[in-house]
Amino acid sequence: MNRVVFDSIFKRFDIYHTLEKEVTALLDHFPEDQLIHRKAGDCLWQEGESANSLLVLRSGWACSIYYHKDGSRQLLEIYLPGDVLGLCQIASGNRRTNAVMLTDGWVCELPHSSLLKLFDDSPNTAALLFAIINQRQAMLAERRITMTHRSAKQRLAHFICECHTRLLEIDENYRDEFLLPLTQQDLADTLGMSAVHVSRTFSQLAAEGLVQRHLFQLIILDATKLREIAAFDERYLKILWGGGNLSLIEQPPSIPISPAASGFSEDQDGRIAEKQ
Amino acid sequence: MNRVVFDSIFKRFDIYHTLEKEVTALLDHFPEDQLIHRKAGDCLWQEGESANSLLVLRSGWACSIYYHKDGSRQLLEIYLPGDVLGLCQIASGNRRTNAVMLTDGWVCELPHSSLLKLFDDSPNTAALLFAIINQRQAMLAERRITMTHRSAKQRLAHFICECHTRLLEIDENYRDEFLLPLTQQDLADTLGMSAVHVSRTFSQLAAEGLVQRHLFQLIILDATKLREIAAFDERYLKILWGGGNLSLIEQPPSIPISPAASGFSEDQDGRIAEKQ
DNA sequence: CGCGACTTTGAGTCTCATCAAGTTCGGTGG
DNA sequence: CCACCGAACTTGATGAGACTCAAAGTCGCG
Repeated sequence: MNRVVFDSIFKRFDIYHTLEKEVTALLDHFPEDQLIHRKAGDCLWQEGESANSLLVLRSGWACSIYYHKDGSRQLLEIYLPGDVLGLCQIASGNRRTNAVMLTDGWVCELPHSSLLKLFDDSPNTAALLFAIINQRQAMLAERRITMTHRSAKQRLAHFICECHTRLLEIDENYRDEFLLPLTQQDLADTLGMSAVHVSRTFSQLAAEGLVQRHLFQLIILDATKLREIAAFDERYLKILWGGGNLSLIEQPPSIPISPAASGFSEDQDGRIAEKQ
Repeated sequence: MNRVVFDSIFKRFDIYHTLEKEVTALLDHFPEDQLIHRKAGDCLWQEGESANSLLVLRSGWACSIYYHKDGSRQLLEIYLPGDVLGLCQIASGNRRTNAVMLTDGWVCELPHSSLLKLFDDSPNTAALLFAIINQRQAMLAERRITMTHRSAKQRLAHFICECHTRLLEIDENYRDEFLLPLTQQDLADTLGMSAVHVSRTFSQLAAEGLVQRHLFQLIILDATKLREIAAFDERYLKILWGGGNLSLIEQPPSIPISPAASGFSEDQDGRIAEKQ
């Protein structure tokens, strides 16, 4: 049952309950889908390939990478469990980047053709996808702002705050310690700095008692101060919905549904299998 | 008749012919819309405002701006005639940036509620909007790549190439000379460098016989070489369509209209950024 | 136990920001 | 018509942040 797919997509929305009925009603139209296991380093898609499905990352980390002609590379996006990958290629049908697993994990596919059914039957779903894309774009914009306007220390701090916040959104059990499955070279390629300087910057943050990193394990010692120096404002991470007039659906009677009522079972298992 | 609105949106698509019939059929559903004159410096929207319409820029330049707490600012996007502004706030209903006219110009509004009609009657239109957003995001990603990986000279060169290419797309009469209505401070805020360094960089480009700038008038002297040093690959500017299976419309009988009608051609060593 | 991947540390260098002073140019008011 | 003003731009000097190169240290794993 691909119930599970939708759960992982919609879980993170306040509006979950709003669309639930519609989504539920549509579920039976979809083909059975299966979870696929991927190992760290596995390729999810390659630049130039044609894109005919979305991927939902059920567990593990992944990223999209752009390779420069000179051999250097840039990590464009980091994907965490629950993220929907490939939204932007819905229309173009073409991958512009490579996507790679950073850890072991599970993904499942959602063919565009299935999506189409959703679109057709429920314009709201299209709107929902706009919302997700919107948030993605906000992240991209935020990173751009961060990268051009701020020092290396701020950039790294900001990135850590972002990961931390996103993880908490998925599972509030990630308190102030989590696995950050990126090498310093990966971080460098994400943040547009040299690996050497990432190392130095980590030392600096550690010296100030803000974070600590050992073997991909990251400990945040002083979240408040970290956010402060990063000028981190988590609002850009929120998926926004509703101010607009786009909703066909009558605004929900705002029934307070408990998190669990969504049928999502606190999925622990998948938690990042490391390697690397 | 807001025929004019759709023309300005769809003009730039190879797929124009594909959707034309549908769009035309729908036009009558829309309320009469009017062009609004805006002066340089006029505000189109402000951060925090609620968003309930799209704007189509009929003529003139505009930009979106993000203001930092410290008073500095960043120009996030530059809008040229024919661009659709505010797509990403369709779902969120909230403006995250400010938008300002850079020159005098005309805009017209398209309320989200009208859009909804389109969505409803024609899922293809939603897909089309995805395509536009996709391209926007590609631009954002490309700028990010450019800004973190390249020197000031390359960044400026790249930006000039981008503007030039976009202008040509609108009107091929822009040959190698056009008005670039941005002060050096604006350029600095766009490219993440200091105004002083923009000046120096222009001098450098001029010294190498690549471009010339005087009173906002920009002359490209050696487009080939400029693109070369900028590592500019215009493909990321193309609005892509079709590879996917999202199209409800029967694929057009493959009338050989333009190279890209099929969606994509041989995307090799691609540059291009992406967006998830 | 040793190899390889990752990280740390040091030294030298370069790009670009900042500060500051001077220049050009269009517009405005006398 | 001229003088002045301010915005935009140019040019020079100085310094900080970050890159590169290079070498040594750590750790997991076979």
